[in-house]
Amino acid sequence: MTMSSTGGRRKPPTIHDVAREAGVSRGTVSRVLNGGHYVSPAAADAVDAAIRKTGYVVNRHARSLITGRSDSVGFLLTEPQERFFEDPNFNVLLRGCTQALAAHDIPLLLMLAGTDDERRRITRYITAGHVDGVLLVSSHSGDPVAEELRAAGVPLVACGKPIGLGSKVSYVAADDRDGARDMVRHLLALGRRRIGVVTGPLDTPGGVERLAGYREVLAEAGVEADERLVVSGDYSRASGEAGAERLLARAPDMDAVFVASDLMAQGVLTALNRAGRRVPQDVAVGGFDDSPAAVAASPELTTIRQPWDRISSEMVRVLLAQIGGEDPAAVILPTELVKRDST
Amino acid sequence: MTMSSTGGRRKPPTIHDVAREAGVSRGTVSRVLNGGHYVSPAAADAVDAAIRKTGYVVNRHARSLITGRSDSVGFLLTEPQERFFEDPNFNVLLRGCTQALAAHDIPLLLMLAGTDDERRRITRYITAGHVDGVLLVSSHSGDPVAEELRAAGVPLVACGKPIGLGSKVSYVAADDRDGARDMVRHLLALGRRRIGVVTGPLDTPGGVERLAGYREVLAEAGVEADERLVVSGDYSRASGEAGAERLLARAPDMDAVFVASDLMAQGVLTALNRAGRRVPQDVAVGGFDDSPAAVAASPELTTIRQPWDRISSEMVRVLLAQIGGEDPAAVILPTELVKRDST
DNA sequence: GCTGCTTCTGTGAGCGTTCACAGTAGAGAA
DNA sequence: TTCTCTACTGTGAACGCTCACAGAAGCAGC
Repeated sequence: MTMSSTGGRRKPPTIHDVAREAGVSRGTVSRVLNGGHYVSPAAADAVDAAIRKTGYVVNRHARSLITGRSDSVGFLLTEPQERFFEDPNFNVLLRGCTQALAAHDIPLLLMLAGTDDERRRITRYITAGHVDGVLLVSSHSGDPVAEELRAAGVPLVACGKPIGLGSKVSYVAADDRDGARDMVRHLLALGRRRIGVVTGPLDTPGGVERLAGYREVLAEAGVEADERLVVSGDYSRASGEAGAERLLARAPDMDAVFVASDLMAQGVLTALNRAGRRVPQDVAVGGFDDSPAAVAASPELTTIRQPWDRISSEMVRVLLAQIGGEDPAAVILPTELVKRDST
Repeated sequence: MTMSSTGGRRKPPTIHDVAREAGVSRGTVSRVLNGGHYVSPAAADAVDAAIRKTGYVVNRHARSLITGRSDSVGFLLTEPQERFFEDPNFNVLLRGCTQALAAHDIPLLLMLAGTDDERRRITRYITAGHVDGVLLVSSHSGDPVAEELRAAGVPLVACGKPIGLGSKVSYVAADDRDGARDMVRHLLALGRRRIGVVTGPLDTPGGVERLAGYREVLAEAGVEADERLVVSGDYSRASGEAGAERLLARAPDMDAVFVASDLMAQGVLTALNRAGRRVPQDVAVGGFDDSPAAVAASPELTTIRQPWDRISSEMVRVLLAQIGGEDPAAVILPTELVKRDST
């Protein structure tokens, strides 16, 4: 009875068993397993059959021991935990990376390092060689982990350009400035002229670039810049709410807001609603990300789509290339305006 | 210049280097590493010092090769991907499990198996022994993975009682029935008598139990049962919205709804709002989960808190015990009524 | 003295794989 | 024939660790 918890697990077949079954040597089986070069068709067939018959699966520990590679990559999140819970973007990215890696049969180790203590532990773990490379997800730039890993020579790809590390670290990012430009142009096209902005944190590339795009387009259109229309947030819903309140107090005639994230835009909607402003009639609201938060909001948000599926697949591609010995690379992907009900 | 991408990774120290440095044998170093029994204080100190000096970290592949254990566990999600994106509960659970495992220095491998194809691959991967055990997260019962893993003898802990597998599989769950009872009692205490319910899928234990709790309390209170007040959903936001519309059509005098998940409750709010019903004045709405969706909703949801932090830590505890050879176990945890603005 | 026991230490073997190398067979060219 | 080249195959030696075992040293009791 109680055996059911432990029973059923007998010794798995080894490469030896397969070799014996196929009537060839270990070496030949190994060659079949690793691409099949320099193997006669007859031998290859025999090995394939033997593998099927024995149910053989390669022991990754033994393989890793000799190759020095772990055939797994880490997905490292250095955000404090509440951001991970709150922001649906992480979910999408995680899912995308998992799938892209699955195509290469590479498992993903999720690593969360919210506190300094955890960060130390994880860094040690990674530099000990337990993963072949790291997908780094963190929006802030002061992050010491990226620099430590880079210095240790660990292949690394960041999501979003890490400020201050120059070209030594690979990254994949959406074209933040261009996306912001599209949104502000869209708001102008609707006839809005008093366009506010709730920026992201200005120590993040996304925060800086999206604000720059906003300013550029207004200047190009000859619309008077008004610093009362600029407030900054930290990508959280609460900061969006607070930002909108400040904007309304400072510029009651505001007829549109460009918000640097969908989550903040949700907060903006809450604040506008409370102030009795109708969206989009009185104030048009444009978000950024096209995260699940965009359709969860009411009204559904007009936003800038970040191509998360491509971002994740590119991150994986660049990381694997780097593990394979290539140099770091930067990839910038285009964004797209998605019109919904808030503008 | 381009060396910077590959350089910096020299051969890590082995147990041999430590032994030489400490002036002892491999065996002694290994003993220190694994608990330090039968080692003289002097030798232990020398080894500790040598480990610090050389920066030695044990090579897990080599260790796993001989012990046959991987010292890692899998977090397996067999939901279709949209549910993973949408439902914040998964996030919370994932985070909790990661942290609980981190305390044991055990990394977590995230495995997503939304399609049949992925399911096959992952099952093969797991049964090949690449993880020591699996934390299984999936709400539906028809799930073949649980049964396959159980049959293969893989230590397994499910989140929520798996229907149809009896006592052979460990699980950790919140007390769904009791939580539902609390919520319905709360609605009754507010003077509501025409209380509707949007259930979860009735092939999930949560769906069944929460509905049962609802029925029990109404019966106990002598409130007339009315099947027009009962509709079922699938835990998605959209199904909550559709459910509320059906309820309003069939029982326009409804003055409260108990919704079996916060996410569905968000949909219910949307539908009520569109129908011009004020919440909570006209219709009180009670959710379930106390997920981030509860505070994201407006008005913020009164709900039943599932103790996610305890659920995840218990799942990890039970799994590790089972890996250590103990028998499967079931853990039921209490819930708690959280009052907010929707009732 | 010898025997037995406990505590500690070193050594050889082996986990399952890949890699480098040596070697075989057959074809084609001189 | 002999030599060279290509296509393929087998074998021993690692990889870094743990485990089982054999021994050494110290101490007690006879």
